[in-house]
Formats: sequence, C-alpha cells, structure tokens
Amino acid sequence: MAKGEETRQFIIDKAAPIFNTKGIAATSMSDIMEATKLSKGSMYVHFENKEVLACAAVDHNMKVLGVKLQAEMSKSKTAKGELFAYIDFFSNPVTPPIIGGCPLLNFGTEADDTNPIVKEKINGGIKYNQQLLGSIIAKGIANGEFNPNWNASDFATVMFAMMEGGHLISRMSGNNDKMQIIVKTLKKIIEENTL
Amino acid sequence: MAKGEETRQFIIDKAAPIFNTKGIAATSMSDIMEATKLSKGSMYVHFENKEVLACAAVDHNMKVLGVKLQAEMSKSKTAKGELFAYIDFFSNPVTPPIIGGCPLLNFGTEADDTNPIVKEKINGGIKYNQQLLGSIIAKGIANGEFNPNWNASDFATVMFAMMEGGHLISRMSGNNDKMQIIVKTLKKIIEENTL
DNA sequence: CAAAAATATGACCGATTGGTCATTTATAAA
DNA sequence: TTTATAAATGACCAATCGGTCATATTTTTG
Repeated sequence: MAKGEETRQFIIDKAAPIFNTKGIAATSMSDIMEATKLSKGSMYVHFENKEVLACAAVDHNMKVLGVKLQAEMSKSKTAKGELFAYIDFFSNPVTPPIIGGCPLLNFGTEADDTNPIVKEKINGGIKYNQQLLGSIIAKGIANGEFNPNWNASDFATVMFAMMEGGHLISRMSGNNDKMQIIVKTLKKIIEENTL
Repeated sequence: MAKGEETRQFIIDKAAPIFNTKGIAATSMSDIMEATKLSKGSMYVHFENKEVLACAAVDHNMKVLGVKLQAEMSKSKTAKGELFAYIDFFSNPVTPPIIGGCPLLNFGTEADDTNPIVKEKINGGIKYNQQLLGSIIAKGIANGEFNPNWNASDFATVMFAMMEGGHLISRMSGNNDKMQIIVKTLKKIIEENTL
C-alpha cells in the first residue's frame, strides 16, 4: 500500500469511532487531528472536506461491523445457528461490537432530514441486513430446517426492527435487560419455526 | 399567561420541530432567531443558554406527541382498540405525527454518548411508553379481553422496539412498506391473544 | 399617570468552525 | 543520486458559533 493510502486509512480508522459516538455534526476536524496527531493540512491532502471524511467513516463503521458479524456467523453450520449468532452478536448494546453502538441507528437518525448521501448509505445497510436474514431463512426452508410456510422476508424485517428498537431501549437505560427480552422472544419464534 | 411566559412558549413552539429535525448539535441559535423573528438578546432573556432551550424543546416534542397520541387512543373503548390506535398512530413514519419523526429515536441516538441529561429524558419517555402499553394489556387481561397467560410487560417491550425499528427502516427507505409489515405482525399477535 | 420592573434590541466579544496555501519534508521514479 | 512527485506542516482566513450587555422599549404595578 502506498504511503498516501496508508495515511488515509489510518485517518479513517481513528475518525470512524469518533463520528459514530459524537455524530457527524458534533465531530470537528480538530477532534480528528487530535486523535491522529496529524496536522490540519495533512487531513485535507487525503479528504477534500469534512463531508467526504464523514462518508468514509460511515462506510468504515458499517464495513467493520459487517466483517465482525460475518466472522461470528460463519462459525455456525445451520441456518438456525446463523440466526442465533446474529442475535447474540447484537445482544449486548451497552458494550456493543463497535464503539458508539449501531451505526445504522446513529447515522440514520442524524442524516434523516439533513444528509441524503449518508441517508442512502444507511438505507443500503439496512436493506443488506434484511436481505441477509431473509436469505438465511430461505436457505433454512430449502434445507428442511424451517417451516416452509414461514414468511422469510416478513420475519427478516420484524427481526431487524426488534433488534434496532431493543438496541435503543437498552442504550438509553444503560443495561441490557430489555434487549434480553427481545433476544428471548426472537429465539422462541425461530424455535417454533424449526422442524 | 404573563408576557414573558408567552414568549418563552412561543420560542419553544418554533424551536421544537427544528431541534427534532436537525438535531441539537446542528441547530444554532440563529436558526431559532430566524424562525421566531426575535433578537438574540431576547432569546437569552428566556433561556440562559442553548442547552436549556434544547432540553425544553425535547420535553415539548415528547409532550406534544403524547397529547396527540392520547387524543387518538381515547377514542377507543376496548384494550384491543387502544393498542390498535397506538399502532395506527405511528404507522406512517414518512409523514409522522410531529415534524422530524420520533423524538425518542432522534434525541436518544444523539444524546447517547454525549448528553446525559437529554439521555435520561428520553429514557423516561421510553419507559413511559412501555408502561403505557403494558398497563393497557394488563387492563385487557383483567377485562377478560385478552389471554391471561399473555406476558404484558414482555410484549410491551417487543411492541415498542418493533415500532421504533420500523420507524427507522421506513424513514430511511422513504416509504412505509416495511412499517406496514410491522403493523400487520403486531395486530396479528394481538388478535391471537384476544379471547 | 408615573415609577418600577420586565422584556426586546443589536452591536459586540472571544472562541471555534471548516478550509486554504506557501513552504518544508519525505517518498518514488529516473 | 539526482529529480520530480507526493505528503506533511502550521500560520492564516472568513464565517459562524454561543453568549454578553448597555440601551431602548414595553408592560406591569402602585
């Protein structure tokens, strides 16, 4: 990797958790300078402005989270195991897989009415998650693991929504109790549809 | 109402939707000045700083939403009717009851790691919603409307989480399709527990 | 109506914002 | 090793930020 690209990645690595924690608007270029110990001029060699850096940070957060998730899910052999791995991966919002919590929730709500580019990135991330879950269920049905009358697409939507909602509740209360109820409920539904 | 209190309320009325749309960090006092057509000095007669105004705006958004919700729910005579009214009230995230969408989601995610005061306000709002739903179900069970084995508290949590998650999904995609799936699923569960 | 108190104004403040650029330093190519 | 290219620096910029305050105006009180 060329020196330039190396520094660019280094900046993104340091910036991503800051943006995910403080939000885009509340994160300043000085915050990134402090975290990277780089000069202001150097930042602008690699990113033409704050918006571009923020977008790169959004992408990075989603990618890192996706890679960690896949690493966990790939340990499972069955469709049911994969769904459980997905649930377990996100079952602890107070100490989440990446600093700041779910980037879809964080950047999504901030970008909603103000940043169409980031909003579309988040929309893509949400769709990806729903499709991932839907295809696992479809695979499980094809496998003979799951009840063939189970609506894969609908449950994928419901499951994703419950996880995000549970994430919000638990982060606000500061403990994972409510998320555990979500986890328990989802696993029960999956069990009920397991043959 | 004294003149001072009148102006204070007027400022909050104008500021609340702006904060709910842009977020606290991204909303400037100039934004409020422009919306109210008041001078900067006048703002600081009624609010000692931006943080105090933002808190008042958060409270206001939650209160207005709560009043509108109660108005809809009070039309129902049965517990099932009240739950359906709650669901219908939030069933259209693209054109939500108040400008900017759900304040619990908006301010919650922003305040999460940065603003403990607002965070606690949102935590209170979330608890209130769960308790509201839980008590309606409990009432329905006492009534003989609902299956007495239904776990009121757990379903209240699940329902609230699904609504918030669905809200996020639909606002990001810009249409209510996924929220309709959430609505359909919740109503089906309620029907299944109706005697 | 007059005096006192509350409210509204806008110029002004220091600090910080995102962003630029001439210059220096380090890397890559010849 | 010399030369050309890329990257890093930090002083600097205009604009905006949240916030103050002397002054003017309006409202309330006696």
